[in-house]
Amino acid sequence: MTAELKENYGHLLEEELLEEISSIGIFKDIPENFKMIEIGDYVSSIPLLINGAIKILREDKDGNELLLYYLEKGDTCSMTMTCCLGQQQSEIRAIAETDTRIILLPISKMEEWMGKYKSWRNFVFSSYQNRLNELFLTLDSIAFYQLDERLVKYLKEKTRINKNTIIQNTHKEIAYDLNSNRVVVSRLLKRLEKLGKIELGRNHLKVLNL
DNA sequence: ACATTAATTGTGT
DNA sequence: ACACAATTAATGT
Repeated sequence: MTAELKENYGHLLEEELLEEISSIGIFKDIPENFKMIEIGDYVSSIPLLINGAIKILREDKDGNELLLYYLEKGDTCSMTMTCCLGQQQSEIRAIAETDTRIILLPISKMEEWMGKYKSWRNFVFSSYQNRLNELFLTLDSIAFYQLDERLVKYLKEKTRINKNTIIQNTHKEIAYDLNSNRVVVSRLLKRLEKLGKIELGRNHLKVLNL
């Protein structure tokens, strides 16, 4: 039994299940910015996050991206679970936000465990619950907030996820995540800088006090 | 070290 | 939204 498994899932899943996971699961290290799932892909295994973060994006018909939410350690991808069960194509794209370590589990086990382990059922359901809640937050953000507020939320979330106040992104990349365009983002960032909330640089920006 | 090129960022219309 | 200028980073010589 690996310590990293126990540390992240020990309080959620029972001992016996953890043993099974560690003997069956495949550990994988994913480099930053690696595209893990593309829209339309068929997914055949379920990832459990050990550490790092993954961003989940949706794309519209014109190819515009929109950031849905991040997965963090202790999370799993509920999209993957439905995809696997129904043999559906993925509706989302998943890209490693930071260097990330995961365990891959085969779908067959997923189903077996649903019957066998209560803690697994709970885990799956609460995972759905969590994703859904995150989605609602994002939905609210789009529906009820202006882009300037969304941008602030985005910057906050990003610094939290990366544990770093320096954001290594161009304005263009930020604009993609928010499904906006670069010029607007540049102007808003400039405004935040004048308010002393952030510091701008080329290819990066530093969050001071949001 | 310097020049060229490419990408990013700022701003006016 | 578009166009363009200014700035900076990357690359080659």
